[in-house]
Amino acid sequence: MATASNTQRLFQQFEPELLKKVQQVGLVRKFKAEEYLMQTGQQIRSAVLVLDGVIKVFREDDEGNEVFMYNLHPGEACAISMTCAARQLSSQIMAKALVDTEVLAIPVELMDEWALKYRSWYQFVLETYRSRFEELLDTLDHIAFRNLDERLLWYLKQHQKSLKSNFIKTSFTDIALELNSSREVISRLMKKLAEKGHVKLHKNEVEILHLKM
Amino acid sequence: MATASNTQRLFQQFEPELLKKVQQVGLVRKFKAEEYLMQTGQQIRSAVLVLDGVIKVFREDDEGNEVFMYNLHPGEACAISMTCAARQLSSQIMAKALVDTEVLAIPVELMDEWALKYRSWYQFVLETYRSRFEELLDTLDHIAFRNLDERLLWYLKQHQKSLKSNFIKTSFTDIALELNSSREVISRLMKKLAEKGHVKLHKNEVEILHLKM
DNA sequence: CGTTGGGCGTGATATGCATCACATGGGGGG
DNA sequence: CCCCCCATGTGATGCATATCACGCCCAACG
Repeated sequence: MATASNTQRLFQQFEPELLKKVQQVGLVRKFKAEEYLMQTGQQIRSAVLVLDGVIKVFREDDEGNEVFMYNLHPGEACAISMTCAARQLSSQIMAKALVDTEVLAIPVELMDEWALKYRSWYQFVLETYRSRFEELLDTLDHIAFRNLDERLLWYLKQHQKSLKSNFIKTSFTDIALELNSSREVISRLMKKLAEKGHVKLHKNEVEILHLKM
Repeated sequence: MATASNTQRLFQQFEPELLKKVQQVGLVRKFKAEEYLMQTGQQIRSAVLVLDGVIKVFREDDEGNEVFMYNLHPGEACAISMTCAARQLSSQIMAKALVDTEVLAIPVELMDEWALKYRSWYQFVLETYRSRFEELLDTLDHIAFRNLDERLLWYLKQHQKSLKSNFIKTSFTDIALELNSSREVISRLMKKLAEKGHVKLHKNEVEILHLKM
């Protein structure tokens, strides 16, 4: 992948001078699918901009239960990395590449400098927070108010959108883990969805036919 | 209340020049207990800094169910107001004064200007986001992982801390609404807490004796 | 080629909580 | 002073989901 032109395309809103600097100082890091970018307790040293792929950001408790927070896509940035980096704090979250992924790491020192210098950077940081916050609220809504069948539909829609594909290669066990449920329950709900014609079940894979809102 | 000296005490980290400006342009607004500062769908025109009192920030769905997000205290700011103001968007949340409350409203135009000019303002905005984000994650954890009895304890602890008082004057009906439960269930759980000696129940009031973590 | 393990389907049962139905008791207004 | 409203207590019942127990299928691998 031609990272330079890619960066330019993804971050058009940056002033030319800022864009140039981003390309100069940003460290490109690649991650394989399933690889962890960040784990609970780990120190964060740089802000992360996504160039390619999808990153799942989630939270895990002591017993290994997880809560999905949101996915990050090209052109987006990790809000957590920004604040934690800025204050040298450790993160309380996990981040994992869903597919092969490429990110740009911006050293923390520059973040502050840029914020004071480039309006577009400051706007970008704010916008990053705003969107992550909204996404987190959306997640909260679903967990608080929706039943598992609706949350499963939501899960499928998220993945369809993030992966830009109607085929989701995940075991029911993993889906259950992500929704804080159990395999058996997901199995039964999936069967219902299949009966209603929303999905088609394959071995180790769910095909999304049409998910009405 | 002497607002000027109060502002100074609460926002010591601001550069003197910034502090002066904040005092000059900030509009002091007072709210009575139970009054709403912000409602879903309402347009936000200014960033809100809390001077005195406690503000409950929460989300409400179509059917009137609510999810508690976090409380705001003196010296803190509403992250939502900052981003929404900056982008002229409407909020998706509700904010309500728990007690008589005083806030400082900063016109949106100045936010951007200050961010480029004062390092301490930028830091403050970032820190505001970081803390709200963490609090929201904590809430998410509780809703996702904890049973109602633990969430009730958490609710009591939050109020104890926010109100700096061991007496919570709220009906079980209201507590139930906030925890997305029902009066009857709260009633039974409270009885258990009382039996264990954690609380003492009075008419229209809960006295917190000791809440062990 | 048999064994093993992982992913899945399905019934039975348990549990946490919501909901319904109704009782009690106190406080304020007519 | 009586009545009624409101906060609360409590049993019965129902629903969504978790958990347990078991069996099936298929693929990998010795």
